[in-house]
Amino acid sequence: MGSLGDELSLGQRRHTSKIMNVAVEKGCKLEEHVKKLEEEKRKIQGSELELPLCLQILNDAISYLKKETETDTQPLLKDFISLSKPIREEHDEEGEELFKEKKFQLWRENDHISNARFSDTKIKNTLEIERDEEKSSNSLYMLLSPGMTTPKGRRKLVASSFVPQPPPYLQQQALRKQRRCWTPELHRLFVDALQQLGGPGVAIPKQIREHMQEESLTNDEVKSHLQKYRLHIRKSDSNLEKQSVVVLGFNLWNSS
DNA sequence: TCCGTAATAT
DNA sequence: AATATTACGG
Repeated sequence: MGSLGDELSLGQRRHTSKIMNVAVEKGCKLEEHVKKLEEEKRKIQGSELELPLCLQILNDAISYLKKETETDTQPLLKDFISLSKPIREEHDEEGEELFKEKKFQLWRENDHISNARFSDTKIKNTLEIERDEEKSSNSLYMLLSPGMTTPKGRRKLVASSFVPQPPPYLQQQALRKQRRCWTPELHRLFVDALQQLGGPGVAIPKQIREHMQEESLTNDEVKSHLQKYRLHIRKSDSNLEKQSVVVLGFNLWNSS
């Protein structure tokens, strides 16, 4: 596959992700987004040949955000987002449009209300479906500009109307799960569960979660916490070992 | 599907 | 640097 992705250098990717971070930094107003992006654009201005994709992404993002700024988006959005429409499970053409609308709405919400949790399970499902879709194709396709086909060649990524649509990589950012905060209390429950279940080496995420009785907690979160916890244990173990080796060496030397 | 681990992101 | 999330393979 001689796709664009294959030719994208590591450096370029780094720069791209930096741009994306700048673009979606939380709590910023649209105007500030634009400013930041334009500043970023200035930085790479001299290296257009090496960073053509970056430039393209920047231009896309800037023009999108500018559109957002200059349009009074309220009435447009009201038409664009229809909460009353049912969400379909099938991935037919119309269904996909609905998913896009949902996601767009989330993206906006996230922009305005930072750290808002997605409580609506329908929305959650929608996100998961979307995520699965993305997972199944080359993740780079999200960086491609409108009009380019996906690796699967399934559909073209063209905004269906003049209504501003967030660039795909901004959508992706909004999708990221909110960070789980492990409060001391939560951690205590976790440790208790571990002990009941036979220690950190034996206990299994699902059982731990069930034992903790914390609905809201997911298997993945427990799994992740467990991984970290096991690492801590290994580290302190190896430290103890080192210490005892030192002591042993000292005793040996002392006795001779 | 679930788990463990590695790679990434914050 | 620590800690959380995501990707990936078994």
